[in-house]
Amino acid sequence: MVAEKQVKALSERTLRRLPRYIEILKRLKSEKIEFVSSNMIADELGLDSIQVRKDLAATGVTGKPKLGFAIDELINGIKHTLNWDNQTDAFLVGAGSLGSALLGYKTFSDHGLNIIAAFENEPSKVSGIINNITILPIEKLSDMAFRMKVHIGVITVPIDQAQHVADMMIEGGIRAIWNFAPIHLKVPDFVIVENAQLSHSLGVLTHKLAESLKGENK
Amino acid sequence: MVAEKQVKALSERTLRRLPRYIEILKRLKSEKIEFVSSNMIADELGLDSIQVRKDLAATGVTGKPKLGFAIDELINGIKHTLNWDNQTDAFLVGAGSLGSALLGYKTFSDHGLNIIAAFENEPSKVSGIINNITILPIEKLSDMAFRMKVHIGVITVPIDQAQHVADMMIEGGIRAIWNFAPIHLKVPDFVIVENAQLSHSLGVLTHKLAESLKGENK
DNA sequence: TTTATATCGATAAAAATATATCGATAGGTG
DNA sequence: CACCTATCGATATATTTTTATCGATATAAA
Repeated sequence: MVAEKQVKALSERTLRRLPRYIEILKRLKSEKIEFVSSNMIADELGLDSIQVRKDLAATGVTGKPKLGFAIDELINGIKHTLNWDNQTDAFLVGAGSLGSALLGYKTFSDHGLNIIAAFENEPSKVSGIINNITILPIEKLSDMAFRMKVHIGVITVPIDQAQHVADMMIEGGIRAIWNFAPIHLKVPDFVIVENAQLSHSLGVLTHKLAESLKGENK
Repeated sequence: MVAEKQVKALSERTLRRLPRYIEILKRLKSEKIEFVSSNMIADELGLDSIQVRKDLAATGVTGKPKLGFAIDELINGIKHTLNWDNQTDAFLVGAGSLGSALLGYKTFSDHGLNIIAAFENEPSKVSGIINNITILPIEKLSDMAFRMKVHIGVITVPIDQAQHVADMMIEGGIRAIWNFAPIHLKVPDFVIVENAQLSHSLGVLTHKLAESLKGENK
């Protein structure tokens, strides 16, 4: 076995910043820049350069004194850390407006995700095709996930169906769920759930705005 | 002036958990339950009960020994903390698939957000109507935001237009931006930006899944 | 070739966040 | 009515995350 470079554990905070680094790095790369310092990245994102260096250290990529990090190597290193240099097959359940919007995204393949089929329980939507992805009846979910060894499930159904869909996914061997339904899914320990719920982010926004406006009226 | 109950500072972590509490509380309320303990909430969400109590303390709502928290009071208290008991007018820019999906959401009004108009630079989309919200030409954004005292802007345009849209919003007096474009927006200090970028959450998922599957093959 | 300097990366300190402990109290039980 | 117990909420401890310090080193300039 090839010895992997020793990589430090990644905190969730760090994981969430890594895609932001890619965003900046891609832009710099398009400007033909080859090396970038932690300071430059930090400035672009309003972060601390020490934090950037620590985050990057977690990917195993090293920089050079006086020069910084080689952009190509860094992009590849971050992608590897996120497993974005592989694509994992995924099923999406719930072809409503949000689900359809997600199906339309061409860029998930750059982010390690390959949605190969979608499912619905609403007959009028079944057998539609969005962005080359066929919409199948929900009954086939578990079997197909199992047969095709699909590991990721995306849930974009309404609240009241979400837990049931999660159960079916798990029955089909799905190991990671990207959950857009505003409900806490109960799953076994070996299943990873990542919530992508608008309300969480919206709450931060509305609270901060209220605080900010309140401060002004004093 | 009415003396507000002394409320502790809210960390961003706490803010993100508050909507999850509401989710659970609403369900319990629908089951006619009137009081809930921090332990019960913690169990439902897989959190620690001490943490739940601390988060709730930050809203100013108090519980009763042996009984717990009055659900109605707690829901109201959390909503008040998030400013979800008011609605703030908002503009959305970018009526692509994601933008349209957001325009279709009826529930934002429960979350303090009232999208009153949408904007687009693509002529074929302008003057369409989604969920009773009219799509207007982007040129009108700044003026209208200013005249109508709109404080929140939602950005769902492609990467290359996002900064420009943000600039127009700020020119129109918008004070808080909910940004769905995968780019770090540069804004003055007095403007609040909350990023809602799928890639951040997806990165956590793909990384954890890879770790989890790797562990198995040892 | 020597010196100066930007930058890394390791270790240390500080700050933020989460968890533990424990006395106080409302409400049920004998 | 007196006791027991679940639960709160304040304070204390532990852990995680961020920020600071500083020696090492690759490159550029003198």
